[in-house]
Formats: sequence, structure tokens, C-alpha cells
Amino acid sequence: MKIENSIFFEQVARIGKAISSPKRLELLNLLSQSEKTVDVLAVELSMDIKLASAHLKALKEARLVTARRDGKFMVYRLSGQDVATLWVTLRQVAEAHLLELRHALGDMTSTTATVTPIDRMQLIAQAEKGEVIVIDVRPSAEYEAAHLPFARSLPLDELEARLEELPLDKEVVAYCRGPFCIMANQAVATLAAKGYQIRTIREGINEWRASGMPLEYA
Amino acid sequence: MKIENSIFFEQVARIGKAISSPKRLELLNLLSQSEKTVDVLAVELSMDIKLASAHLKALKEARLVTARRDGKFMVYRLSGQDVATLWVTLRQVAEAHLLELRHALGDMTSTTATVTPIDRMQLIAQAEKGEVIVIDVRPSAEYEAAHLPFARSLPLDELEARLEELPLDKEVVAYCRGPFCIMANQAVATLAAKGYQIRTIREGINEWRASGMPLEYA
DNA sequence: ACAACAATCCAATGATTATTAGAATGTTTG
DNA sequence: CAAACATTCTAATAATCATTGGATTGTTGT
Repeated sequence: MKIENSIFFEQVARIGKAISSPKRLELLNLLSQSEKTVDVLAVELSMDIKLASAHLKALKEARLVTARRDGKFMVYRLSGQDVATLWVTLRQVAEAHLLELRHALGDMTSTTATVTPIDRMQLIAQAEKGEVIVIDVRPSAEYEAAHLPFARSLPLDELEARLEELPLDKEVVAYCRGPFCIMANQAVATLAAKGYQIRTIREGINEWRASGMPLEYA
Repeated sequence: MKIENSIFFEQVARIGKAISSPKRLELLNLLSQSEKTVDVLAVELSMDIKLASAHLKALKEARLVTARRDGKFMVYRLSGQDVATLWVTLRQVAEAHLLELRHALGDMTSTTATVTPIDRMQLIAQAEKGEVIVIDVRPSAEYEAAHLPFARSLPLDELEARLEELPLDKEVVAYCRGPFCIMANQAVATLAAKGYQIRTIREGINEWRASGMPLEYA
């Protein structure tokens, strides 16, 4: 009468194994911003390209990512938005229960208040009316894949050169890849020193989407 | 200028590692129904108690479960509902992308159509009006921890003895621990043979809750 | 205090996994 | 076709993990 159902759990554990390595989580975090080639991923994460390739293979075997060839390059992308959702959920559970993580994040979060759904709606409304300037400091390829509504692209490494695009009399809100990303914080450091009224939101596009908010594409 | 942020991913990977073993996922699946003692878990999963204890220790170190002593027994429970949500999310990703899993589930799902949110609301409404009888075939302790609205407890191992509680002229809907649980299917086999109009829903309380539906407690 | 029981700790085993170096594959460009 | 390049494959080593048996801890009931 007893039926062997452990095969189900073995299959799900394939996904679990895939997300059990810090390196693979870093890869997923990047890929959740936009599709990328192996060497972009390797460079961005200061990882040996062979190692990046091996981990991407593991992710592919767990069907979390798909790969396609583009000329000399292999382009990897998440196999679905549910994978990005899984990453957000996993991170949220870690943040909720691992004191060590919250402590490590403490430095970054101390400057940023928690964001409520109302805040999110309000931010969009203000951005639409032009009352605040929302800047996306990620590389422009990631902005083009998806970004917050009414946000403008202003990559971190072009920030200093394009300062005149930002008005000094309006509040500027910077965001980047999400809670583990420091680019928005760096933008704050740069702009605050020049007298701008600037703050960050911890959320990236995936946290934004996971909370039911709309995004803009292309 | 480069900041070491890999510690974040290492911390999140602790959660990933915890959910990378089929045995631990089986434990989480059971614990997502209700708190349980080590030996109940070990018996239910036909697992050596030492092994169960070792895996529970790993889950505890990842802060996914907490333990308290109750007399001779150690009672384990999930450290939050977000952990159950993580389990549901993980399973959904696996089901969406792993053909092997969908194939293995095929036999079970073939008899059950997909459930939409409207179906869920409708089911509650019908159960409230008494048009359908919703039975919870899990052990009664799990029913008491949480169950679907207007469901009545009728554990699988008492089913044959308590048949007279079920009217033959109404549709009966059985549910159990969720998509990987076969108890509801066994109830269908038993009742269909006796002429009852019976069907199952794949969802358990965690899938129900994750889709925003209410539950009853106590 | 002692016997019975639940659970954990400890140590040892074999089985996986991460990582790196070197060789090999596939694609573009001259 | 050959050279350059991006990526993957193969093999090997060190590290980590799952599992089990035996000893140990903590609790209950006598």
C-alpha cells in the first residue's frame, strides 16, 4: 500500500542543490537583472571563467537557466520569472531568520527605511509628476531589459560625467540590483557630497515585481 | 573601492544548503502541516531516528526550524510561515521546469484538473452552503493546527470506520498535505469504490495559504 | 537511585562537490 | 585555411556531506 514518493523530493532537491552554492546565487542574482554572457558574468563576479561555466552548467542542469549561442558568446538567462521570484523568496527567508545576515546588512540598511506598498505607489506617482527623479544606476543593458516605471538610466560609471542631467532642487532616488547591491549606495555617496538631496531604495526590479508592482520594459 | 559582499550570498546559501537534500525537504513538508516530534517524523518518513535528528539539526542551524522540549520529546516546528512559503515556491519552480518531475506526477495529476482562484472561492462557498463536503484526510493533529475553511476532519485511517458520516447524495472533496501527498488519492480510491461522488484537490494548506486564501485554525 | 525511553553527540565510512589545470570544441575574422 | 577567442570537457585533488553504530545526555516514572 505504501507508494514510493521520494522521487518527487529528489527532483525538487535538484533545484535546492542548484541554489546551495554562494557562487551560483551570485550568478542567479546577476541573471535576474538581465541575460548575460559567460565572460560578463565571470568578470562582474571576479570569477574564473571555467568556474563560472561549471556553475552555469549546474544551473542549466537544474533547469534554472537556459543558454543560447550568440556568435562566439554563450548567453545565459533565467528560464522564467519564477526563478527570480524563488531567489527573492530565498533571500527574504534568509534575511528574516539569519541574524548574521541581518547584522552584515546592518551597515547598508541603516541609512534606508523599510518600504511599504504605499511608499511604492507614492514613489511612482511622484516620479510620474516629476517631483522626484528616480535613477537606475545599473549598467544600461540591465535598464533596457526592465526598470522601474518613470526611472531614467544613469549608470554608476557615467554618473560623474553626467551630473548636469540631475537638477539640484529635486529629490533624487537611486536604485540598483537589489538589497545586496552597493551601487546605489555608492551613487548616494557621490551625489550627497555634491549637495544633492538623494536617497536609495533597497529594492531592485525583482523585489519590485515580486510585490506586485509594474515594471517598464525595453 | 570594491566591497566584499560575498558574505551575503554565503549566508543565503546556508538556507539553500538546508533545502538541498530530499530528506530534509520531506521533513519540511511534514513540518509545514504542523509541529511534530522527532520520532513522529522518523516513523512517518521511515527514516532512522538518528538520521532524522541529524537532518533536523541541519535545518535548525539554518534557522528554518526551531525546537522545544516537551517532556521526553523534542518538538520541531517551522520558524515561520515564510518557510512554508519557500517550500511551496521551490516546489512550484521544480514543477514548472523539471520535466522529470511533471512526468512522475503525471499519474497523480491526470485525475485532477488545475485549480483556479475562482474555483477556490467557489469551493469555499459551496462548502459553506453544504452543497459539497470537504474532508481533510490528514491526521487530526494536522487538521487542528490549520485546515481549509468549512472542512471536516476525517483521517484516512478512520475513513472506512466512519463512512456513515458521509452522505451519498453530495459531492465529496478530499484534500491532504499537498501535491506530493497520496492520502487524498487513496481516499478517492476507497470512496469511489463505494459509490461516492468524490474528487481531490492537489492543494494542501500551504498552497492554499500561499495563494492568499484564508484558513481556519484551532 | 534506577530502569526505560527520546534524542543527541562522536567517530568513521563512503559518496558527492568545488575548484583548478590542461586539452578540446565551436565560431569569427583575416 | 589559420589564428584568435569564448566556452566547455576531462581529469585530478581537496573539501564537504550523508549515513550508521556506539556511547552519552536528559527526562519520566517507579
